[in-house]
Amino acid sequence: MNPSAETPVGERRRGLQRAVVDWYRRESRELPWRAPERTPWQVLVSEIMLQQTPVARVLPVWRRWLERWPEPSDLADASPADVVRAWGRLGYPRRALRLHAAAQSIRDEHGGRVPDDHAALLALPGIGAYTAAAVAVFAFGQRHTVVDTNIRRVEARLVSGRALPSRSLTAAETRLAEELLPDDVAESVAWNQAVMELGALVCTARSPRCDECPVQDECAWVAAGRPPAEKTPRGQAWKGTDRQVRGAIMAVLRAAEEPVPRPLLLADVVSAEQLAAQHPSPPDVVVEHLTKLWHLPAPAEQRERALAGLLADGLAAQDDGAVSLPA
DNA sequence: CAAGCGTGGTA
DNA sequence: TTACCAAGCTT
Repeated sequence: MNPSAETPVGERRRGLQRAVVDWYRRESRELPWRAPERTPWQVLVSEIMLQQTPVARVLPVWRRWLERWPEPSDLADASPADVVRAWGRLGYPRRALRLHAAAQSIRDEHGGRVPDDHAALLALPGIGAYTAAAVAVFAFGQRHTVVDTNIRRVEARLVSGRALPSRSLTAAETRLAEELLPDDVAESVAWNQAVMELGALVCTARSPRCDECPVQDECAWVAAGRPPAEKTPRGQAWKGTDRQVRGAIMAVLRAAEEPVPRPLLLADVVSAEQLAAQHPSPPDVVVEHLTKLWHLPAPAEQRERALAGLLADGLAAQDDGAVSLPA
């Protein structure tokens, strides 16, 4: 390769790569799933837990999870109820069920080892484009284009000069990420990790710390005077939604050692007292969560719908009029 | 492609 | 306090 043949674009690209990777070596967090002795299973578990969930909340659950189920086959042999309870309050508990199903697939179809093939990873339940690439890159050191929310935001600002990426992943974004990815395998791994960390620590969504950014002089968004986002992203609804009711029901089921009579789950604050008198009094922990559920301003129809959804998703099971976590 | 899916910290 | 946001996936 003749250096004089290097294009200006290629030179800039390599300058960005060096600056961001050097920054990563100085400033990155020491996270257990990045330790040299990490296993692919540990990486996979971390990636599932980190979907839409902050690092600080994942750390303690991740440690206990892998202490209890150190290999995929260990998790595969567990019951869904134990899995959902161990998931605790990480949120999106369907992720726990999918991780459980993925572990069973790994045990039954991959000899108990996390597959290192991108397509095989993608075929596992709960693993999409991002997670398949992340495991292939961070666990197996392969060269793939990783596109997560951090990388999208960094590249939107750095190259496109926009404050925030579009609502959904576009083909142009994927193409840009592919173009920026170093050709060398080891460098591509470092780049993926470094850009993601830059987005998490410096190039954050709300209050970016551009004064600490290693490529602020190269940033198109900074050069443009940091213009605000065109369309303010729509926040996720919560109050009054089925999700809120589902969450409250799941809290009851996680706390309950015994199946909970369906009428108790579906009761509201008005009818709860007389209904409770007809049933054996549950433990205080359960009552605490039941009380929160009863006090939700949710009509009976919505409570029914929320429970039906949980049953359909396999997050709850019903037997003889009583509801519990799936055995 | 947009909607739906949990939870808790932070501005 | 309300609203946004956090290493997405599935339908």
